[in-house]
Amino acid sequence: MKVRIKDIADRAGVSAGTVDRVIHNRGEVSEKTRKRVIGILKEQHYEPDILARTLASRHPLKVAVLIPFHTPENWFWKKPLSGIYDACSELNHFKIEVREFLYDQFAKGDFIEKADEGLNYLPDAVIAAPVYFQETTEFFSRCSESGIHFISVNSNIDHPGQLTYVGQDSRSSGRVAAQLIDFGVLKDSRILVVSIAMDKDNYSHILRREEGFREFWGRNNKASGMEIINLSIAKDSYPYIRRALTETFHKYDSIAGIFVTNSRVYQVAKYLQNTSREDICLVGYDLINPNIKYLNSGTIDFLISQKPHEQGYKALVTVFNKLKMNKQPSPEQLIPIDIICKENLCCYQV
Amino acid sequence: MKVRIKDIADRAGVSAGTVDRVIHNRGEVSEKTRKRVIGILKEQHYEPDILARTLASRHPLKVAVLIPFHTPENWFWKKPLSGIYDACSELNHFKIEVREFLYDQFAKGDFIEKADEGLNYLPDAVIAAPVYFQETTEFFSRCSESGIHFISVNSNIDHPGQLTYVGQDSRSSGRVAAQLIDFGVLKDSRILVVSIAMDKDNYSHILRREEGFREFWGRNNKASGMEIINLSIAKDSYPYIRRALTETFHKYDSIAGIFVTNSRVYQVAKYLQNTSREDICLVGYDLINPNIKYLNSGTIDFLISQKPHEQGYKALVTVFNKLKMNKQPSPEQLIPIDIICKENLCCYQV
DNA sequence: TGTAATTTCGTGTGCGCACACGGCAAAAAT
DNA sequence: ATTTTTGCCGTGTGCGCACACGAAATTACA
Repeated sequence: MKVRIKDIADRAGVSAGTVDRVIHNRGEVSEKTRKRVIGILKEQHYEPDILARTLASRHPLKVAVLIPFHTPENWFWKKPLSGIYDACSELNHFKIEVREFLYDQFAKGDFIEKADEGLNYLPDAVIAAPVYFQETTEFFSRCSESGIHFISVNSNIDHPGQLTYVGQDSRSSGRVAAQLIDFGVLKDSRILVVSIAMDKDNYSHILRREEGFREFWGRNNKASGMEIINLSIAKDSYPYIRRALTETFHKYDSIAGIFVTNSRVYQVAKYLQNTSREDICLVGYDLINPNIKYLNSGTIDFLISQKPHEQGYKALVTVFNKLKMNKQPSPEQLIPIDIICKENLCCYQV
Repeated sequence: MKVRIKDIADRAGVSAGTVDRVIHNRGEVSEKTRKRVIGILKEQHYEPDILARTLASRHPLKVAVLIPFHTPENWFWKKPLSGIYDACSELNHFKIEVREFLYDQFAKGDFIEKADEGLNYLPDAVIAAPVYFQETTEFFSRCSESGIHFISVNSNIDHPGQLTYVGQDSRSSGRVAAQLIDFGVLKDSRILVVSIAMDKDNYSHILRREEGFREFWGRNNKASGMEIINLSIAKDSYPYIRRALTETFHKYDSIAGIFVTNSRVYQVAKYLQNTSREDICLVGYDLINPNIKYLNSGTIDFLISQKPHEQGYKALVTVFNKLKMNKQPSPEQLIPIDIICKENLCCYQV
């Protein structure tokens, strides 16, 4: 049934050690027998036994994690990390070693420094969040040269040789938001798109969310008559936001729906609650506590989750599958766009 | 770092064989040394190495699957099965043996017969879908006596000693449907709840979905003024359904939303399309092809997925975690209630 | 032709565990 | 007092693989 190294060796008329050397490209095998062994390996569909392999192997699988660190103010990158660790403890038995190289997402120099440290660690694979496009590209190139596998999470750089990308299709998520609002408002309504203090690591996401949001009516319903108004708010402080919203409501009456392109939707919810405008459809991103509060109170109608935890989890599992199981992942692993409302919230809270 | 049997043996002043006998309750150990070894095992937090264990063990982990078989007309039970096999091939290396015992969900006698066969197989664990309450209860009791672990999927019997239940919270899913329709219609609207040809294995689900649906307004919004009308259609044939719907629309004008409590929502969609009533909010269950068609055409607004594939998948993973990894699962594993619309459909299709 | 250097290969050990077998004592039977 | 039984325990082997070591075969060189 199962083909072992010994079986291959017998058929090739050599010893197990020779087959082993062929499998690991460790040299010290004549070209002639190498060809022969390789032929038999393929012919017999040899698959190494992972259990025996990791049991016998002394070296762990080293994975470097190169993402921004999180702070009390910027919680975002906490979840991918815990997702990685959760996956790690599930795969614990397989000798996986995770090492963090967390950088300041607002300091390019720090990224470069931490990237260097990551390479010096001599990992087998790198999980990286590409905040700095140019620098990450260079970093991935260096990985490629050193034979280090690399995968990008959250936003895609699509470097050649990249193992996979794990993240959300932001454009689709924008379309989902549009469909939700379209469903909730009457025809010929005014809809507001609010972008608040776009943070560095989500900048391209936000643009694509907006694109998707517009695309929904552009494609499906040119004559829908929806009027879409843009509002960009530079600072994430409530007084600032309140002023901007007040101005906008003054300028445009009868706004029926609001789409907030990032997690700051709770600020808008606060404003709507304070001004008794809870009937306005409100859709935004991310299951963070202030958002959940307004989801439960009914001010926020829907939240779209980026599932950061799952992103980290899937990233590590992918590394494991590739390097231990020799399973090639699909080039893109798009996280499902979950629609969260008050009534299904409970099943998504971990 | 890692504690091995040998380490325990050294500390206890015995040989590895003795420790092994203690671990596996294989007897032939004096009570005195048994106590001592057990003490050291706990003190040192001994955790067996799964890799070495399965490598050395000759016996596979035997899992019996006792669910209804699927037919071209009744596709439902196909997906849990493939979910189980997907999990199995992922855990392939750990010597897991899955054996199907598929019964006719409309023949109680067949269930009893297949249940017997399942027990004769002498499995380590059973994954069962409890269609017949009384008979499944007896079956689970027999499992309990024989030391066979058992878990129920899709609908919960909550037998004492049950490893876990994997399935959806039907009541919550009804509330989700209610919230969606509430979001899409105006205040003081008429809403129709349609139940079509309730099949045996989903009967209790359907009742609880209805309960949840009503509960939404009962709790949140007593003065909402929504009028909810019930329509039960006994036969799943389009002419029959058409007649019933025509009568209802004749009796009640201005119906704004329809909730179909099972996967037959496509039949209602067909009717709405034929009678140019696509503007009515339509929500139903399950990602089957006819439903997907109407979701894409816009007649169905939302589908709620039972995620049958994931149910099977999780069930087998749970068995594995318990029996191989010795990890106790939570007593209930509720599948998230995913809201599927046209724009996020693609990420959920596997 | 003989010796050294190099290539090529086989053997052995260990990873941590399961399990069979056999040994050695004390207890029981004769 | 001797066999026989029984309880209790240690040892050894194998699971499939990685890797070190050393042996044999080949080549290079004097």
